[in-house]
Amino acid sequence: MNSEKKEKPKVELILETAGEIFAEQGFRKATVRNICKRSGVNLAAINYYFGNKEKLYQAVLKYHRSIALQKYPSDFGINESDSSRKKLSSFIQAFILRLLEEGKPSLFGKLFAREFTEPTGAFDILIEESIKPTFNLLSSFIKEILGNNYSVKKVELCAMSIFGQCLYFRNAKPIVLRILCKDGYSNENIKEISEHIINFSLKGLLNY
Amino acid sequence: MNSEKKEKPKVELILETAGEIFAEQGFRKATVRNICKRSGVNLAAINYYFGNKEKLYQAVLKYHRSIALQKYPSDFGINESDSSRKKLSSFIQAFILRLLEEGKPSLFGKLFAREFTEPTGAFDILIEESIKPTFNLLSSFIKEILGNNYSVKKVELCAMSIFGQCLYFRNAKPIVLRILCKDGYSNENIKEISEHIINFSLKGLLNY
DNA sequence: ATATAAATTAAACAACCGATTAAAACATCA
DNA sequence: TGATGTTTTAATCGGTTGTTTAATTTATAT
Repeated sequence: MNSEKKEKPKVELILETAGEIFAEQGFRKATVRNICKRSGVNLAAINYYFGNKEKLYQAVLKYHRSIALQKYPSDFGINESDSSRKKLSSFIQAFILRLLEEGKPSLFGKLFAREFTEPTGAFDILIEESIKPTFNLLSSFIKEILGNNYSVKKVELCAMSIFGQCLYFRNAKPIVLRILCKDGYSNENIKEISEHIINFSLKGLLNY
Repeated sequence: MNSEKKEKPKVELILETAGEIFAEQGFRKATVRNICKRSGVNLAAINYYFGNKEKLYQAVLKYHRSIALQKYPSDFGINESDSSRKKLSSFIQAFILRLLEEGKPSLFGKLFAREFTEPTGAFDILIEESIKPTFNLLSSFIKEILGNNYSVKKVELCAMSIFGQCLYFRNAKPIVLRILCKDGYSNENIKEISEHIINFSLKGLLNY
């Protein structure tokens, strides 16, 4: 008889542990020895299952991306029949939640963010498959709100203004928390932040 | 007779080369061998002059911070007699220029940005000495614009909205450039970006 | 010029890394 | 059970890293 929990496949175990460590420390600082140790597998397991460290990293990215997509659908769960302003609000709210909420699905976002300062070969794929679609989705809402008063460049810049605001609260998290005198983002904090960005941005999109 | 240029002190030479390499590759990826090679000094020079790699990094941070402060004064060259809206515009314009302009003074900003994903012991000092003062400066302008309609929290959030927009164009530079189909930020691009952020944010600060 | 200190050099050290190997343990199925 | 393929293990291999050393060269001051 075995008193342990139902044992997970080692491949999956490594993918999850490696995801945590890569997110914490980045590709370079993370060592296969550390990953294997925390996973409770032998040092040679990574090379046996994945070939080498680089291929493990790519597998980790793909694995955690699929997990994130399960919780966070790529259409952001937005109701197509809503008004343009409502759609933008829903987008920002969902996007902020993705960025600031803790838990396993947020691991992909952290791995993602690391690609900016420490880009690997996976960077281009991430841009094409994750960023551009999201950017185009947001742009479509902005275009509707601006009406016939839009230019391509204006839409692009406004989309970046919104992305920039949202991403700041994750990328500059240590600073934000220190200024707000908090230890972490509470659900109420997240709500306040998304409401602020929605309010600020809807006014920013005004033409007068 | 010596046909070489006037020789720089080796300490200074190392500080400049190391600054470039740390900014390019980060603390961990940068090797003392590479730094010494590019500086044209012996491998042991870093430990001789600075003690070890970590102390060199801290010296690099201090050195390039002082260079940046020479070109970019901490009051952002803002005229105290200007209107609140004008002061905010000047601030954003100068801040964007700091972030996007190429050249030696921008090295400090790059080193700075790396501290977020790869924080060292210098992180806390940077927050207190560089970030907080700038944050308070921006907050003072925002407070003036919001008038008696402000709360501390609202000012904080608005300041973050503005910082977020500005920083996005540097932190997400690879993405922005790909979307704009550019190779780098031209002076005109920088002007367009700062004008957009000013316009977007002034409207965002409206109360109605 | 000579003694003393500072600077520079080449070589090596110890620790760590990713990757490999060959053997042992395990599972599967005839 | 016995044969076959898969998984796991401990040990080790090159290679790179930051750091140190001891000897040599250069500069400084008496």
